[in-house]
Amino acid sequence: MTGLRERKKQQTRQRIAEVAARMFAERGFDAVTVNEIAEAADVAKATLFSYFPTKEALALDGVGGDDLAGIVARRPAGRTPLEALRAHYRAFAAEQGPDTDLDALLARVRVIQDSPVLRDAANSLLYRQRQALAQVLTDEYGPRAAALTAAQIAACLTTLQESYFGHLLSGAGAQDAGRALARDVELAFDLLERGISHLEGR
Amino acid sequence: MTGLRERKKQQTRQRIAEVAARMFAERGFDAVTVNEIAEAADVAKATLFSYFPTKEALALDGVGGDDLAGIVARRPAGRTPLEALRAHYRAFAAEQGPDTDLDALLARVRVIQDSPVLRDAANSLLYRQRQALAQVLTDEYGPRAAALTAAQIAACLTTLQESYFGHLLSGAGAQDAGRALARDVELAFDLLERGISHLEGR
DNA sequence: GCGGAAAACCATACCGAGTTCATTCATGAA
DNA sequence: TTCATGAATGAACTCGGTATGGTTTTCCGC
Repeated sequence: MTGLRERKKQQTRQRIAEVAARMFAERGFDAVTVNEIAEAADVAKATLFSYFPTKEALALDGVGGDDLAGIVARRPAGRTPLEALRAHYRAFAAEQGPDTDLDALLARVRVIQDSPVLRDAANSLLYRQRQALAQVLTDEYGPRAAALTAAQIAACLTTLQESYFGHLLSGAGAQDAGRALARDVELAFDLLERGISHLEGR
Repeated sequence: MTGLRERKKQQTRQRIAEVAARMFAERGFDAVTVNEIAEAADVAKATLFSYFPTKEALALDGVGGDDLAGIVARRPAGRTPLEALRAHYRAFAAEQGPDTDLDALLARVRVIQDSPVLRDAANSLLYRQRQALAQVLTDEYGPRAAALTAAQIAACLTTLQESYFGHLLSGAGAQDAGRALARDVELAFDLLERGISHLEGR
């Protein structure tokens, strides 16, 4: 089924994405024009846009984010949604050792954070996740509380991510950042579970 | 001090904003080009852009949002940040009667919600508020918890706003929407204060 | 009032992102 | 080998936004 045609398409797509990623990392998102990318990847501009709907999509290619709604929906019986999420992120924080291509990931994160357009776009992705999560939580808590808790959870996770990447970008080692993340995960879920009064000792 | 020059500037600016608002309300943000606006307002495109940095700014002119950080910073002594915010929004919900030009406001909200670009831009405004709030809360809770709680609070308030305008846009009367908002405000702040476990009855 | 500086404004050309479309060309199936 | 398909092209186009250089209007010191 995977003929030459398919493979070539894959290759072209990947070549464009790689060239773009490199150029963005070197010069920043805004300083690179799609014309240049197309030229460097040796395709026509129209071809580039047949693979990626926008310049943003090119920079965000493969940026997925976690499937919050899925984690909650597929949780083991007897667990609250929050317990399932806490377990997931606890595990994630624990497995942060000498990682895969951390450099490439960081370069990409830096590119995104440095460009308002991309920051907003990434935000927009999160928005859809939040809605999906709210949908799942509706069974549990009703629509009003579900919308509110989904928003709270999404906000906390974004904050965790920001803080984690912030550590890494400011030169902290992967282990240090991992440890800080582990602490923050617990704090975040304690807050979500018990509320802000938890902080005020009463 | 308010010479002719100033007045004319004001006039021009306002004329542009009004023309734009009308056109956006009639045809939607994306379906109106800045050239059309400039033409209709009888100014050159360059003039338009000397008053408003971007097309977005034109649509969001005057959209401020609340000053969360200020509310917390200026709270009466002996109150927790959350109590201050709850009081503020409780008051806001209560004062929703037969309002000013609700129609104009709603038209604008509709325009914003209908356009992804504007939605993201509005989101971006909130982002800065969240940071300011986190700054203020740092004194109280330390930086890590402050970032998390600020994110939670901002998320809840956004959700309240969405839900409120959602009611209004789907034809609910101002009083009904106000009552629903009042209920949701209490729910939101209960959640923030006592956490999600509050919902699970334990 | 008068003359010149400053500021508002204008027309126009330009740039980059993104779209459209007629055309070319490689592929894979008959 | 032929032929339909669809990937790729290139060029022209729209629209948001910027830059430039020139023209009018307002201001202010004389």
